[in-house]
Amino acid sequence: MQLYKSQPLKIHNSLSGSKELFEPLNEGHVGMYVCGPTVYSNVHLGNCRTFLSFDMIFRYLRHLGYKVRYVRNITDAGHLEDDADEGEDKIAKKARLEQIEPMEVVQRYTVDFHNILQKFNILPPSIEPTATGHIIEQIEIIKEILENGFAYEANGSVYFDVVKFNKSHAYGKLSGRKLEDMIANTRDLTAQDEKRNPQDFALWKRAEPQHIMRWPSPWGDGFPGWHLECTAMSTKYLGKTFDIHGGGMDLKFPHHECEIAQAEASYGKSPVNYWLHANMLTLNGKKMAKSTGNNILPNEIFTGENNIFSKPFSPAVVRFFMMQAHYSSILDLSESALLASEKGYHRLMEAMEALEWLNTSSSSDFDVAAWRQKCYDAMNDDFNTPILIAHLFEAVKQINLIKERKSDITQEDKELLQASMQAFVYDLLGLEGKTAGGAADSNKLDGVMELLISLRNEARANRDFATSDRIRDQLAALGIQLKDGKEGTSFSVSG
RNA sequence: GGCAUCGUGGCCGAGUGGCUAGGCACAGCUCUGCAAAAGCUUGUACAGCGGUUCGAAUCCGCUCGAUGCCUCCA
Repeated sequence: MQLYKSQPLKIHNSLSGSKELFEPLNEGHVGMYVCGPTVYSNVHLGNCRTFLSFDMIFRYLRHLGYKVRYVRNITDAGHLEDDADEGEDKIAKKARLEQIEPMEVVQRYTVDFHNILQKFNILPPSIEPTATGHIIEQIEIIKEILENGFAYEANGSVYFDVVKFNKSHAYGKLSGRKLEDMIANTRDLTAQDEKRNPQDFALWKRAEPQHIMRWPSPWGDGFPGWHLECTAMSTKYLGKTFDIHGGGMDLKFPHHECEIAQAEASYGKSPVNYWLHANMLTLNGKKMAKSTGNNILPNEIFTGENNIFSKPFSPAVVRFFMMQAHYSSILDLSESALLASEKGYHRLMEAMEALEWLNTSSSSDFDVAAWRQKCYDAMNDDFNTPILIAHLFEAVKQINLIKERKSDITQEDKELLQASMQAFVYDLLGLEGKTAGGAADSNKLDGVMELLISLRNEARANRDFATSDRIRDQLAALGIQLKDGKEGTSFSVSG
């Protein structure tokens, strides 16, 4: 039996504002679309949090036994610097500044994006479509919206008529906005542009003669509006209505609102059953922004080459740190918070290793089955990874007690505990074990360490503490820590 | 200015009407040649004010503060 049949999952739907039982359109299958990055610069850490959150969600859905089609796009055209008429495409701008082809910009930062995500152990999506690869699909949607009367052409550009749409549909239902309020609060009154209303957004933009990124269309050469690609690609690969749409909180308005409007205006159906929004990451209590210097790139954390933290942190530690907060809460990144997570992460990983060597008894002091269900309950409650991790540490405590022979576990329970811990820690949270080095090297290290540990223990038996402490201290200086326990001495390598 | 979210013990961070979150730090103890590691024990916190209630961190109102969006942003 599939796990999802016995583990009812509730998720917070941004559209309704409440937790709902998750029921996919087609039993056993889930279609999920997540807005990917615009590849005009290095992916920054806040982006990573969103993709990390949805990676965890993807992993859990798969774990529950769903066949998941996970689509995450790459925006490589159409994303404008601002909404004004002279707004420049972000990628075209970067290309102009660096005097390279736009596709060189796209390639460079797509590679960077994949690179970083791989370091975080983020699984690749099922399909990763690009905006430029779906120009035809986007043009087709514009035609439909025009035919349905919810868009108008002006000087070779096509705009979505928000005001007209709002007369028969609810524009703003996702973000809780009212069009009247938005019109009343329009700041920029100077807009003497092609748009009938400031709230209208571009479906197709005319390309100026100097614009390099251009495609032919029924309205002349141009390029698609940013919001349109997601509608085109989600429809193509997941259908007109699909299960889950995710993205960062900042995309809720206007981007996701526009997606709903486009879908409803072209084929008359609300496109998404469950909207999920991952919350922002702040740095030292403030929004991350390049302009203020309150910003850090993932690689700068991994290498330690930055002015914000005193030491490097591994991708796994950063991932663990993020999993300790709920995806829908704002999370603040700081040195002390990372240090705390790093210690906790190591404790968890050492328990994972200790678990393999645990002695078993004829009885158990730990109700593994009940514990396991509590872990599932946490995940089933809108992917509550902080609670899951709290439960994992309960298991850590038990493992250490059993290791110390202060508690017992049966072989059967041990196997269940091992399987569960591996599923939660590695498969769901996506944390990696410590087998980073090559197997051959690690075998050699084990041999050397065995020798040093036995030499030290001989010295200790002879009360030659000068020698034994020399071994211990010099190993410590190399980053290898010795741990004396009831079962003898073990070691761990910090990295 | 508008909309939204939030304000939890030294720090991070769950919890949403009555019962222990968890991690890190700190302290005591056990273990140890001494340490480290590991274990055990200890912390009654919920921005402020008022209200509803037998009972509120949890519901309502106000005040203060923070963050996000409203213009490109995950």
